[in-house]
Amino acid sequence: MAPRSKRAPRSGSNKVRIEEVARRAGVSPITVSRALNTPEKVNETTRVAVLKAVEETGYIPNRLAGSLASNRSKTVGVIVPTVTNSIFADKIRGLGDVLSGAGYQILLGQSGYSLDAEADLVAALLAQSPSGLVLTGSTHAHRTHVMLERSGVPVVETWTSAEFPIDMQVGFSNEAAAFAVVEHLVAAGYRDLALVVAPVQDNDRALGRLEGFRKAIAHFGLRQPAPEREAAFSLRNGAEALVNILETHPDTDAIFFANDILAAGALLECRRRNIAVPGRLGVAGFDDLEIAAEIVPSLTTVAVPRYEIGSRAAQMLLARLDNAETGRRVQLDFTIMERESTRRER
Amino acid sequence: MAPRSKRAPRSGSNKVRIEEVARRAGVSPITVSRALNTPEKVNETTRVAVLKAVEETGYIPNRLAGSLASNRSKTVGVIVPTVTNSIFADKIRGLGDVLSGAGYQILLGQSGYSLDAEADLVAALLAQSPSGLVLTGSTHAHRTHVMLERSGVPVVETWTSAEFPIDMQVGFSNEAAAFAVVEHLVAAGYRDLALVVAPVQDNDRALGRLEGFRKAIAHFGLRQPAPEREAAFSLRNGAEALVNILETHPDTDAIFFANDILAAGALLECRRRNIAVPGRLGVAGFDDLEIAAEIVPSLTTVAVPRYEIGSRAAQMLLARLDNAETGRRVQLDFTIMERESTRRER
DNA sequence: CTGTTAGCGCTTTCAG
DNA sequence: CTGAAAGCGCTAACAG
Repeated sequence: MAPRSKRAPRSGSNKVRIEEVARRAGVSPITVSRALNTPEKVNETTRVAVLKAVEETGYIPNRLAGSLASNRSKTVGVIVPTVTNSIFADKIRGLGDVLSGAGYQILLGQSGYSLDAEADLVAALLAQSPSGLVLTGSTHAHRTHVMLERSGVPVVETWTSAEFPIDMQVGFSNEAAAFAVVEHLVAAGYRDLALVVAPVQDNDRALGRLEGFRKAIAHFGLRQPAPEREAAFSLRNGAEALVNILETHPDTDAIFFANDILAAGALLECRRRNIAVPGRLGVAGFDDLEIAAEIVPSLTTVAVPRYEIGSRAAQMLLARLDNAETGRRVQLDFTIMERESTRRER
Repeated sequence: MAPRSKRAPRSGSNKVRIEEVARRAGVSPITVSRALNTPEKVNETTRVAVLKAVEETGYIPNRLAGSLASNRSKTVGVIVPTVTNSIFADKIRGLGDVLSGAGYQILLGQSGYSLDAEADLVAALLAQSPSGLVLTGSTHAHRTHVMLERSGVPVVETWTSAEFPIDMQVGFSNEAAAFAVVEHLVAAGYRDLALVVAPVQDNDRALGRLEGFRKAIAHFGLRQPAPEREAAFSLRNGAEALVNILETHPDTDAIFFANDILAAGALLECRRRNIAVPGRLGVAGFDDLEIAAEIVPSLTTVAVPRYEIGSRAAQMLLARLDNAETGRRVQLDFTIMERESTRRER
């Protein structure tokens, strides 16, 4: 009796394997592999025959097997706090556009602004042997650093300009941007400022903006301590923060919201309460979302390269995987967008 | 001379393999595997020893290898037109919350509203042997259908209520929702309606809304043909569509925008032009994004279960993978949110 | 340019 | 409850 495989055959797996394509094309499996992955290394006649067989059979290569064998996976892990925030959505679009052009897939993780959740995601993503990892921010749990170090996987941290990135970095200086906003408010004639920023706990982007704000307040000799509020990103929270600040600090003449959604919510509340912007109150935002240009009055804000952060991060990763020379820190520019909400008649 | 492996050793791969953990725990590799994947099948003493060894070594299982061997991958492919549209972002959040709780990762693809791009993504995702696929809409390229059929992978189509889903479906009736909006506008006293909808080409959600609108126009005997415009989702496009409609059809007394962002853009334009809403013009939106409740005047719209579409899709997939009984079509409810933008004094 | 052989790291099956 | 052997589908290395 012929020795039978110990392993039962897969239940009617109708999937085409490389061997079948090879048989059909009259070549060996490895030639099919080469025709698909490194076509320039295969004779044209052979290649055409293989592609024909692929077409006829509807063969879709099993990347799991290919990645395991080659130790290269064509996936990139991306961790964002949440896709619901459009600044991260734009980054993902930038990543996706560049990566899918190069045949890579995105493995997406949402950390919910929790470093612990981020660490779990890093472990889960590393388990898939990604070609690279794109993280948000430069603040991570200790075990995240350990795992990343150990894995040797290329890492890009985004949105920050921390001095010592784990590996690569694409971002801008949140601190400098916030400083510039205050500088603009001062130039527009505002003196009694307030700040509304995302919760800074474990959020270096928010923390950078807070610090830039504080430094500018000190630098320009403005009212101290300036009222500061933390609020998660929503229109409602912006409206509520505005009301709260005006109640506790009625002499406030301008508020810097470290996010356009918060600022827009405040502008809508100003309309409901007939608070004159920019006359009674100046309002500035952050991000330059579309609403900043469209809302009435239009919103002064900081334009940041959301999409580009994603596309550049992807490019750096691809360059690294290609063993090309890459810088480690890409510092992008921001631009103050002066609009009606701080255009005070003096 | 001892036979040497033909394959060169991996360049300093510092990754821990299951074998090392096994040695450390004094068991065989398969026992480590079981302790991790099916702990209930392992003696507690053994399990503790294994977990200790895992901890000490920092072992992260190679899922590529595991998936290849077990033919189960713990990833789910998700294809959306774009993450930039917050309705899809909410769906992804719903998917992510449920899937990551069950140990699954999301492989994300963005089709850019192109069926051809979608088909390419389906091929790329299938190559990763996902446990399931979550698609947007029920309109797909022919080859997409062929590939899905062939693969046997569970599929959930979302956002639609097409009669014959490929496999499973979670959505609502875009047509009925649009009909209900018109019904509301009629009840509020509006008669000369217009529609602004996303480009309907290859977009069954937009097409459904268009059809619901047309049916309602006919049903209620309103002005025909009602002006219809296509506009991609943005505030600016909403403002421009408004202006265009009022120029060509000045007698229009209400506009239904099949998306809140378009509607909000129009409301902002109305403010700039001093067009009284709801007096001179009624405005209705679709989706019930946060801005609908916050904008002035607040926006009448349709609340749709964005997050739930994602979470339910994930649950259906998990149930199927668990061989549990599942329905094939989940039809969720929508709710008309009556707000100021259509509250006409009569 | 093409084929042979071995093996990626894990889990399946079957035996104890 | 635990282990031995085999093999998932593909590609690296080497030989021709």
